[in-house]
Amino acid sequence: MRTSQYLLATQKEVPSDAEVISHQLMLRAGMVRKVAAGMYNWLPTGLRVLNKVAHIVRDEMNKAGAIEINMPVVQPADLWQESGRWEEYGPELLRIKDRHDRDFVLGPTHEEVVTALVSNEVNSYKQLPLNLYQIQTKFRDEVRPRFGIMRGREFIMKDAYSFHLSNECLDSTYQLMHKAYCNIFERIGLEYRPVIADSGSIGGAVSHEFHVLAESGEDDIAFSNQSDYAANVELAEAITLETSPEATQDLQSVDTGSASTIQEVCELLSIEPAKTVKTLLVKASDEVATDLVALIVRGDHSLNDIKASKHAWVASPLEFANADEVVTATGASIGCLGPVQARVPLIVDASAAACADFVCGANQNNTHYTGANWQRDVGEFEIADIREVVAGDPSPCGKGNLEIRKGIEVGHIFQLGDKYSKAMNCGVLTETGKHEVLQMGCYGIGVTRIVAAAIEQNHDKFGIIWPDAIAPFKVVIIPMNMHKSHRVKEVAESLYSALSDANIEVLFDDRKERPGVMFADMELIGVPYSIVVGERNLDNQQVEIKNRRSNEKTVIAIDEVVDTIKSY
RNA sequence: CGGUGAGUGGCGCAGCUUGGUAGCGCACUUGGUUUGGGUCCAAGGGGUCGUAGGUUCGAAUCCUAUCUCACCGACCA
Repeated sequence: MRTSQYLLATQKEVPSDAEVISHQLMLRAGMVRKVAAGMYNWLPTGLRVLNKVAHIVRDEMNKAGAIEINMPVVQPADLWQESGRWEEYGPELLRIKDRHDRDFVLGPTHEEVVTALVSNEVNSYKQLPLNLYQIQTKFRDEVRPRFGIMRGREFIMKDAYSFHLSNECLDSTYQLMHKAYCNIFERIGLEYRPVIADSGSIGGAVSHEFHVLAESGEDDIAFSNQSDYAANVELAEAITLETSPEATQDLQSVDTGSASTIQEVCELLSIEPAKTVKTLLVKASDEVATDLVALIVRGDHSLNDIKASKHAWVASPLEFANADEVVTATGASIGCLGPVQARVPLIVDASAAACADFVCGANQNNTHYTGANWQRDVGEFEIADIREVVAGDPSPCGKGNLEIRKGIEVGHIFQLGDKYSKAMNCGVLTETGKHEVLQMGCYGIGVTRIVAAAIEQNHDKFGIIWPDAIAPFKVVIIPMNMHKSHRVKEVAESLYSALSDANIEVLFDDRKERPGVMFADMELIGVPYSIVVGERNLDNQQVEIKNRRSNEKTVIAIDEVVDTIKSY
């Protein structure tokens, strides 16, 4: 490709609304342009990268035995009504009507369509297992699209769906997909982690997310410094080793005035937050007689609402009580709540339960207790793991301690079980002639998001540094003042044809630009290797090859260029 | 959905307080100059100021409504 015949579209200035580095660089490098909130044009350079990623994904999926299909972006509402997600999915599901006033949705995912398809086409156990996938546009009407390509409303996803007669069979395909995903991210050249995850609204039991590690990530991942254990902090189990020491203080009530936050109370009493517990009132489930239940965590810990909402006593989704409800239920207002003589059921986090002589609210305004102790001062309570893990916690795997890092979720795999197949009656005849509902797995990869994540992980102050596997071009020829030197032009042209003939993706910067402009542009778009053709080296029949990542420069003979580039 | 801020040539911004029909940088075009790290000079093309309404002799500027966009938040007592 010649730059003179290409749409390079690089720019010096960044639109002011681009916050994250990948968004800024994708705009400056001429990869994408915004059309509307969360929707983008993909320009030639961006599309080249996107296609590279898609190609690797497709290749590994095929290798793992998945079969490619294509399903429509627009889907009829009745499929969604059948699965129950027409009501369940909420406003992220964009609903539209056709000219006959019939309801449709823009597909955010394709469980319904694929399940209906398999239900019609697959009738015998002999056709199983089956793993179907597509690489296709999805639309999710995000509350707040942000970070450019990272969280768009329209994006490209590889989604695969597998169908099985048994859970064992599902599990073996699941493991196969797990491995395929590892292969994909390794081939692309990203630092990633598979982590144990929550299955969220998609449903199902077993689930892993694949995260690209980057500072700008939206998720926190906890992983052991001594083993492979990694989990989304939403899920990471908190291990409490401490046991409750004996009480040494008497229960005493103190006037804490207007101090209501943990921080204020700690300052007033000159104690550490770890010596306090905080009490949060949330809506109760039907399992308990009261309207509210109390969740108690140590003062320096945070509540993990996903863990909490899974507790049988807690209404799901988690909903905090408002100020009035708190006063009605306890007689005290928010800020002075505590477990002592509480009027609602108590769920106490294990590490809070391991405290002795702690400080807590007294369920009376402007008053806290010091020297509180569970066995002596508090009635019945239940112990559970409801807090967020923190760095330094023992790893649940038993080896090492947890570290916490930011990740960008680029893949997610689930064992769905029969959630969709049951709702949509998708089954086959077994060997004994009995109709049986299928077990399903589903496996997603954010193809567009991978592009952004790769940039977050690979850039410097000059621009993008693509991993070779997904670079838009492998090498760029940068001629020095070609219009003034016949020799430079001749060599550049012949290298261009030689590299093209060797099937190497080469960009030839044949613009009549000054060297500085070319260097800056090519570094910005992140081409891994540059060949600088200049008078300087031509007397020796040589050119300079520069490595974008290491910035290393080597001067080599012109007739070695093709082989050298090939070897990279 | 709540809060904050912003909409002026392709991009980045100024002008708005103190109304008098628009300016700068980048990019673009032409000529010259320069040439191994975003040269310099000159001449040009392009916007009616998000939209609608109002006040006024006169509105980018004041008022009202509306749309769009961005950032923060939507959980810690």
